[in-house]
Amino acid sequence: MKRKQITIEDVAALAGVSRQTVSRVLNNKDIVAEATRQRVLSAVEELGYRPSKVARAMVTHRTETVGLVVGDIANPFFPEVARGVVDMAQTRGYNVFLCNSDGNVEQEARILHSMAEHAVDGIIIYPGFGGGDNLRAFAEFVPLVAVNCFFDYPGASRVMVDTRRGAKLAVNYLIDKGHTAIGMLAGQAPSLNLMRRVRGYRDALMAHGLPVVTEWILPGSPVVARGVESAQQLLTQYPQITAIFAYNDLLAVGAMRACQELGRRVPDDCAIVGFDDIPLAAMLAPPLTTVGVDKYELGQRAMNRLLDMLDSPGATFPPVYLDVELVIRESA
Amino acid sequence: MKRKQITIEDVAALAGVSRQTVSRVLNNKDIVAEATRQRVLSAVEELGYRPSKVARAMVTHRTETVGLVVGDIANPFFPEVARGVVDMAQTRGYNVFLCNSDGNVEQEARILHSMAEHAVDGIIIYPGFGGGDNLRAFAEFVPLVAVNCFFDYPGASRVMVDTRRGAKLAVNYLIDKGHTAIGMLAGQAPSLNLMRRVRGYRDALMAHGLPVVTEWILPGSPVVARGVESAQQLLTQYPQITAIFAYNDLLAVGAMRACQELGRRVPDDCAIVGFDDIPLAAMLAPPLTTVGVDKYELGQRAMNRLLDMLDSPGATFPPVYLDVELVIRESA
DNA sequence: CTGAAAGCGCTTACAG
DNA sequence: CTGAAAGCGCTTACAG
Repeated sequence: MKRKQITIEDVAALAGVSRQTVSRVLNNKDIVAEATRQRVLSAVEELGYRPSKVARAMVTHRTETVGLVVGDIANPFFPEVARGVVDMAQTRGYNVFLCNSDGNVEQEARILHSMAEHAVDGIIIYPGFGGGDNLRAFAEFVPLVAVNCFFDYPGASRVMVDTRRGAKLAVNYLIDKGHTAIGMLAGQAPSLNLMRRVRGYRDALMAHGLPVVTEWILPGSPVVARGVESAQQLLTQYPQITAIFAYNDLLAVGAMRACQELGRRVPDDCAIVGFDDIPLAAMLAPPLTTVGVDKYELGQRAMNRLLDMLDSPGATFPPVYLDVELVIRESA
Repeated sequence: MKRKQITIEDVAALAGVSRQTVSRVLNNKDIVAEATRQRVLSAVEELGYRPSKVARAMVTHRTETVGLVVGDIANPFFPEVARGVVDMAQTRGYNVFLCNSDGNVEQEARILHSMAEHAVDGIIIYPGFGGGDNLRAFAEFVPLVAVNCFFDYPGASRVMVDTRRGAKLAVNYLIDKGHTAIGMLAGQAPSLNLMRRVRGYRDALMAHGLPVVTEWILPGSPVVARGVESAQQLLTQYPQITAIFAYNDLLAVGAMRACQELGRRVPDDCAIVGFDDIPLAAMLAPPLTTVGVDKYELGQRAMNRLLDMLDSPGATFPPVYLDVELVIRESA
């Protein structure tokens, strides 16, 4: 099935030169006489020769390969990020391995080991909560960019989304609309992502002299079903609540459904604001007001930073900060 | 930055054996004396040794790497497929490169060449329309699984979704509900996917003695905006139409929005059926009736087939057929 | 400007 | 049961 691989040796033979001359013209390394250059090039052409990246990697220790570790590519937040990473990687000839950690630290460690075995040149990772040991261990010997990671590790670089500000934006907006009893579906605990959004929520409340009612903050895994559940609980136990801020759009979808089941109209009886602006958000009825993050750009910036690290080994880079914006639609 | 790699030689030295003995115990190749086995193992442990897959690949010609070429990972159809592929790959220690062809044959060719340079062991591809030359050329020397590819190429294997039957199911359902004027948003032309769904649509119509009105079949790229446009056109030009069958859920979303703008209630004034059952479908208002494909399973089956091909080089395998089902919700 | 030598980190026969 | 030799397909110094 697999036909014989054609090697640099074949090209050299056909062009009547040594193999390092072929290597030279292919890598534009040293100066080569134009005539032999042409001979080599046409031999390459004639044979359809493609140098083996694995053989090259043996000696250069560069595989032109990077790893992307997301929580779950099926989570609608990640595909656009992945697309940004892959597109940017492609502009420089890199290929990217896709891995899902499910936010699980052990699986994350397995994945990182696997990436190391494959000798990736670098890794972009959405670290799971508690994955500090993983990052520390790997940042030491492979360039790493961590997205939304609060801590700094030597050798690693960070891309940060200002989620705290995003949360504050969202809750400020609700308060401006006249809401004073605002519940929150807070997402999976424990996690830094949760903490930062809760902080933004409290920031906004406190800035307006509103009390922070701990019972109105419900943690829970960030999936639709859980959003339905939590919102129902919130709205029945505390009927005074007129607005809900959700950790992400999936929970917001759940909240919308809960309102529907409870006969509460959105936004009139209960306003809802989500987070992430996943593609689905604009298609809901009513369309979801949410905090937007440019996920494609996030992916691009992360890969770009990784490329910078590869170009300047040993250098340290300041974190990349990505802004957020409130996308006002109809749910609040 | 990069600390010195530890090699099989280091392990051999520490264990006091030759490097091929280390290789033997790591690969369970030949029989090794239990005592030396233990010595090697603890040396491996102590050093934290991980064999380099690229060095191994040099000699075995196996990288334990596969390529996945989708149209666009940001298209909500693909993430679950990718997850299925990656999960299945992981069970056998394979890593997967993610690539997006955008359905463009030239980009597809570039990607395939890049995969070949990286010496992937196999490729799973959603071929673009007209990509026959690509498949033919590559199937010859790298195991290939083509999803929803109508043609057969020597060396390639296929995974098929019965979209024609899916379309027929959908339209039959609409007819059973009493609709006789059913429009179709047909998707991007030219493409096999379009043709097969149109065939299913016609199958159903003709089976019920209903005329096929060519003007009611509107092609167009399968995105929401285009769905809005086409549905508006269809419903204003042919007011007798009471139901729309869409090529995919994104077009169906567009149709729903068009109905809303036109003041047509769904499903009462216009019934809508989509295709794919992307996660979003269940979250719409009203929830979308659609033809369901198990995307995760599709990914798993494709990767499984590729694994089979890798295990039995030279063997040929019959196509894998995936069933579809009508998921009845509220839009029709 | 170009080639001979050495080596990247492994595994595969081949001896013993 | 274990080691010495050769080689996978390239690139990197080093000569000339």
